[in-house]
Amino acid sequence: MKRSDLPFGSEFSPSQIELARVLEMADEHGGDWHAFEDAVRATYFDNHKTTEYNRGKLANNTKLGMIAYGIIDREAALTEFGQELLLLTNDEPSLYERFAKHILLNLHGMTLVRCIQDMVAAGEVVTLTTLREGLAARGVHYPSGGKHPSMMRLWLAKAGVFVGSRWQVNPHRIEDILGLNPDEFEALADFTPEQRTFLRALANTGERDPQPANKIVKLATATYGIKFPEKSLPKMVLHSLVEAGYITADKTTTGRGAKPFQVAPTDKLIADVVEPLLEQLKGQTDPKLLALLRTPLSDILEEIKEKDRYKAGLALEALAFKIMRLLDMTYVATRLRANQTGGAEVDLVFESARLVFSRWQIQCKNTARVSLDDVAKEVGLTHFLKSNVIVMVTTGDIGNEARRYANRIMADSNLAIVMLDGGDLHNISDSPATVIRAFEREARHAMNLKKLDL
DNA sequence: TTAGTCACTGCTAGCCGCCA
DNA sequence: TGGCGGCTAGCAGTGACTAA
Repeated sequence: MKRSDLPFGSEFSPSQIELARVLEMADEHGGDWHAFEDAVRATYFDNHKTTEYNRGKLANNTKLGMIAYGIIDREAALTEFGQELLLLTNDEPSLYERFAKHILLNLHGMTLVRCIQDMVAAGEVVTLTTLREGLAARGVHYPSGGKHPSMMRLWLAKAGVFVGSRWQVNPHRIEDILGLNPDEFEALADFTPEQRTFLRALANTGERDPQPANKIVKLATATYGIKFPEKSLPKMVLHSLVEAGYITADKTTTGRGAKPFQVAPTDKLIADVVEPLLEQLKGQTDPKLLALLRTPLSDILEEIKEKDRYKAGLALEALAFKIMRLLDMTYVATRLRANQTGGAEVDLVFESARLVFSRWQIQCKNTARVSLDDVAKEVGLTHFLKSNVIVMVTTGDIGNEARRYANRIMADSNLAIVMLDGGDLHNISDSPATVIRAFEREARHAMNLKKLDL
């Protein structure tokens, strides 16, 4: 029998015991697990109308739950993490928040949350039974009929990660708890907003080779809405970043030449910014996909041509990630994976809360042509997913019928549909910052279609 | 061999949403 | 508003494993 990957939580539920109280009991009786179990039994289970044996068993299960959640050891002594929680017993919100962070990062909590979000995005009903299948597909096992996810959800709900109906996730609360806002990277804290966004835009390109500084500026301006000094970029932005060891910047002309500096990320930028960005995806995606995200876009485009459908499908998913990361969008869920479509297409959902909230559906297709049906299917999903933007990406061409249909939808509704074909992908691969040009072209096209008759 | 421990499995009361 | 059915989670049963 395979052991559960999710922690055992029977009788370790917030509706049965109080976390602060059991922490104090462990502090008092730690090292003598019999005394600890007696204390738990006397406090929570002695009034149960059952046998003495079962009362003891309930207390025993509470202890096992605390061990599984990494709070105490086999002797019921507080672990290092348990000690940390003990210091927070007078501040319940902080106590639950710290516990939730531990569950999310160390006990497959993020996998559970992402699995639920993916299932909701795919229109599946979330129950303990369907969840078991969903988690199994992500390599996380728990026994059939098991309530492990329920206990985990109850603790996460104490920190606000789950709200309202049972399986409703609050993604913004997760950001708060995990500190996922890249603005808060310690490494970037001392820089000006211009310097910070320049570094992030450069990091988002994923390129190690030198790129023209003006293209990174354009990407940063479009992505973050920050204005850069026109005449003094080196003085106001680049020199400080070079001094801090985050970029190299080479002048390409002598004298008073007007060509832009060639900038490239250093190992320090990769370690302090790029890797933490990828770390955020750990536990949410296939580890092989994470490895692909560390490679240049050109390699991913090559991988898509692989005969192995699994590899090609994974590369297709990586392509969607790469493009949306260029625009610093936040990954929400994968609605349709490549392994469900024989590597032919993937369907992901991203969000952004910059200035106004927007939700983007991105479909990547590894087929010769995007058809009207492909676009129609995505348009149909926007109502269900409450998204504002559809991004259709193909390694082939966009069909004329598909174009005409998208134009009609954009003219008649508030939806924006962005189409990127194989040629665009080639250009983006050569110079990642040119992604902005492709999106600007599509935005102007949409603006023309949506002209008001005033 | 046996008692103790661990962790999965089964049963069921009660909650909640849906529908007539 | 009440009946019904599905789902959750508390409680208990049980078998596997381990150490004495």
